Amino acid sequence: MGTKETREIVSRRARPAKAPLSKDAIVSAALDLLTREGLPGLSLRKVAGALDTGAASLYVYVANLGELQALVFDHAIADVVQPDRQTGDWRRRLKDVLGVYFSTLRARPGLAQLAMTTLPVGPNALRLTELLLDLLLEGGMQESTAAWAVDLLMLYVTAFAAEQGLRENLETSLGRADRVMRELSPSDYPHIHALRESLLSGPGRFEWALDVLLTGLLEHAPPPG
Amino acid sequence: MGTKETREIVSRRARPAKAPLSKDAIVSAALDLLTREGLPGLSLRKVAGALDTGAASLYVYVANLGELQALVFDHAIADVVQPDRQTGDWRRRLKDVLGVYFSTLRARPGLAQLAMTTLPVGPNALRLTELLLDLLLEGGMQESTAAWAVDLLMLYVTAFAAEQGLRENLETSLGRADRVMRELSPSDYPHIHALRESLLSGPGRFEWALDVLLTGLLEHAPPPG
DNA sequence: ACCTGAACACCGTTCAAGT
DNA sequence: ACCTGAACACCGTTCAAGT
Repeated sequence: MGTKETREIVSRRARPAKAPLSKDAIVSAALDLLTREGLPGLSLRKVAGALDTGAASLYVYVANLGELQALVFDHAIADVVQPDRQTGDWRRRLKDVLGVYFSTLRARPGLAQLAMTTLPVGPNALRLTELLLDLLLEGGMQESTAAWAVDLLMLYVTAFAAEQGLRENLETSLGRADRVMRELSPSDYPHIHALRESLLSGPGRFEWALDVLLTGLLEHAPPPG
Repeated sequence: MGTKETREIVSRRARPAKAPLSKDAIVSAALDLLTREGLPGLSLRKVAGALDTGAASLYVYVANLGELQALVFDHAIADVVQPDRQTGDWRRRLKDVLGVYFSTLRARPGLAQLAMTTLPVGPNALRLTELLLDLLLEGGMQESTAAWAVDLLMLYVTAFAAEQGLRENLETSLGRADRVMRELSPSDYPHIHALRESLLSGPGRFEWALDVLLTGLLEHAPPPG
């Protein structure tokens, strides 16, 4: 206590010089946490912690957790729409874009889940919607059909990504779906028992489903009204 | 205070005589809470409270919150499969069953959300899968196609129900999606602006999507392998 | 205007202690 | 075997107080 060392000034910067708080810094830190820890990482307290402050401080820039989630989601899908690459016909390009969207949702744990709890009305989600509409209209689809088609396509991609993420999670901790189906009584559930291989098989499913959807959309008459 | 009433024995049963704890009682209480309060109501502490006990007591019957959620979900969809009603051709019956499934998911707030965070491998979910497989095979679909088709159909119904529920929630508190789309810059998002009516319109969408899916499934060749 | 610590009202889960 | 209260480690959100 009485030594000279006591008077030494201790730098307050243990780390890179604390960046000033801002909406961008908050969203970046949050996306970082989501990437590393999944949905449980996306909490106001943890984001605040990563920014060396308290949770209360975030409320200056963000109304609540829901708004932060929406911002993080839209930020995470920023790279899906790339205006350059235009190879192949509209159908090929449509499937490519949806494929990139799918990969993006799967690239970070919990992101697909986030997509299912957030209305996709951020600028990047809207750019994606706009691009998809453009491709469908280029394909000759009627306007009212195209509108519903975009919703159907995006809903499928999102839900499929979320389901895959869920399966991954639960099957890491246990051996759920496979095990359940293998142990099923063949007399109670004959079809499931007979088709369990197909029901569980993964690869090719996404492409196949997109083809089913596109075939149905092109073949089927537009809705009345 | 000094009167005879003080000595009166007060019944400990303010309510119907506390039912003994059991898995069934827990799931019933939980479903009740979900019905009245939505997902926020489905907590171990609230379920325990409804049963006049502490949260720790539930762990004798249920491994964790996730298992309770799975049990509640399967219990909630118990009435979807009714073996009696068999009117119309397979396609009509298929659409009816999926319609009942959809209504069931929408009947309780948060139930569709629950469906998206729970692998549907309970007995009632399996019965539904089995019935759908049966109808598709009756329709002449190839076995491997039928397996993937059931997943696609159920995934769509679940995701659509979840999206509707979400929209309902967020639009009660704010005026989100409509407002956002009306205020959009027509030059940045010309298609969305032009089609905003169709993008938002609700009724008929579910039937239309099912027809699109079925058309695509019947028209499209089964996957390789 | 921005930041903060403390408080409030919640969570799921574990555990030692009771019956 | 079943139940319990208390504790632990978390949440989102609010608010009075500081700068």
